Amino acid sequence: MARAATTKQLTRIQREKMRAILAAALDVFSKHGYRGSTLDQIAEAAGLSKPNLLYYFDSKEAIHRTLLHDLLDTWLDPLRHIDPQGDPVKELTGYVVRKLEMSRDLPRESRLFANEVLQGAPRIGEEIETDLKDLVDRTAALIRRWQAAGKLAPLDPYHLIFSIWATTQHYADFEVQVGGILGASEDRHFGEATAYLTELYERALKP
Amino acid sequence: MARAATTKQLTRIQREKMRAILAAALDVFSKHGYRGSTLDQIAEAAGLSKPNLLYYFDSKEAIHRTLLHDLLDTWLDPLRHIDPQGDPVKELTGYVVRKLEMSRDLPRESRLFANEVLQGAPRIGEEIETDLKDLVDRTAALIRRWQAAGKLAPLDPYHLIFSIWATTQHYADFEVQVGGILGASEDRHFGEATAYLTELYERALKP
DNA sequence: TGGAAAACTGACCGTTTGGTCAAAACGAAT
DNA sequence: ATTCGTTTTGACCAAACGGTCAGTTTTCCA
Repeated sequence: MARAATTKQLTRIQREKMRAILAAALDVFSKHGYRGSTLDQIAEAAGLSKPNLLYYFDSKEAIHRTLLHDLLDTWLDPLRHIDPQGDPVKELTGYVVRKLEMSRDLPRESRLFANEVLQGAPRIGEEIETDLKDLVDRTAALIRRWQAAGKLAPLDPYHLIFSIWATTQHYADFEVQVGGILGASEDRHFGEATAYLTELYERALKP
Repeated sequence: MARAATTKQLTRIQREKMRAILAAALDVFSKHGYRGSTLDQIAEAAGLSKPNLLYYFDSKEAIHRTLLHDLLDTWLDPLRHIDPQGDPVKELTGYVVRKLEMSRDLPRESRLFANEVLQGAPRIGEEIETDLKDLVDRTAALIRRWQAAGKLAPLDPYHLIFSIWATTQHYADFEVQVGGILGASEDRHFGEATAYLTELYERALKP
């Protein structure tokens, strides 16, 4: 049995197939949402039969859970790269740019999270209220210190972080709307968005 | 037959039941997404039997389509209320506040749209590329005029509009995440958000 | 108050879906 | 070549789903 691979060593085939399944599942889940995706779709995208897929994962939900869990780290990484020693405005606009790059390079991941949170985060709510909250609390404290030192405009740190998330992830999550209005090529959007958001936050954050 | 109520006059019962169905459907669809919602759920929430529900709407998709279509007007209304004669910064921050109020008062509507756009807007994509695009184009032109008159910082008008959408709708669409991090009562969030976003855009928009 | 239109219902149907299972095919080491 | 654990599969299942239909009940108004 390959399923309950909690502590066991994985075989080569298991590693390969599980990676293929998760890659396929990311594609399908991000496109259709959890409920809108079927095991048959995922199995076909992964090049496996449905029973074979269920040999590697116990259930549809297990695949989804694994995806979300594995992705959370990657997703929060840019937040950890803010340097307390750096220039506050530069650090924060740098964070904006990095988040924007993630929307460009990992739009499926963004939409997977967006879908989950929209539905009330039934499968990852707990990790949001622990891991994510801790990291945000620490970053907010850092921003407050910067503000106390007069190096940053006195804007609410939490809502500042929210607005950075919102503005950057918007380009992945609402891509069809952005594309429908701007019309032009996707690459162009991200270039413009980087210039706009950098300018926006520079103007607002300068003390 | 009540179904193809294109031009016909509706009876009292038809008006009442259709309204009840759409209200129930908004509740269910916004909570579980299109694919995650079932006719049984909607029927029960509306206090009707499933066949009775299908007496008023041809199909599940017809209900969803009607909801989205009816809502689009309400949703775009704040954009139409920007006054070309008013003070540019005041008009735009006023728009922000009104959009934020909509996130507070109509979160289900916000999530319904977010869900639809996330899935690629399969059922309302066309209206986005016509009605919505026209309105945004006109508003962008107005912003450009304001900027040419030196009354507004020279930020890309389209991305400015996107960022206002993103930051305001975030509080409805990602409510569980915001709540999970801020913890406190929902009312408080909106008060803080209004103060933060007003300040953010005032700082950024002043010429 | 009678009758026609409108509103409503239970029983039913074909399809899709997540998941199971016994058995077969495969692979690597002896 | 045999063995034993791993991997794969076709056939199958029960539940859930969107939707239909024939027939009953309710509503409205002449």
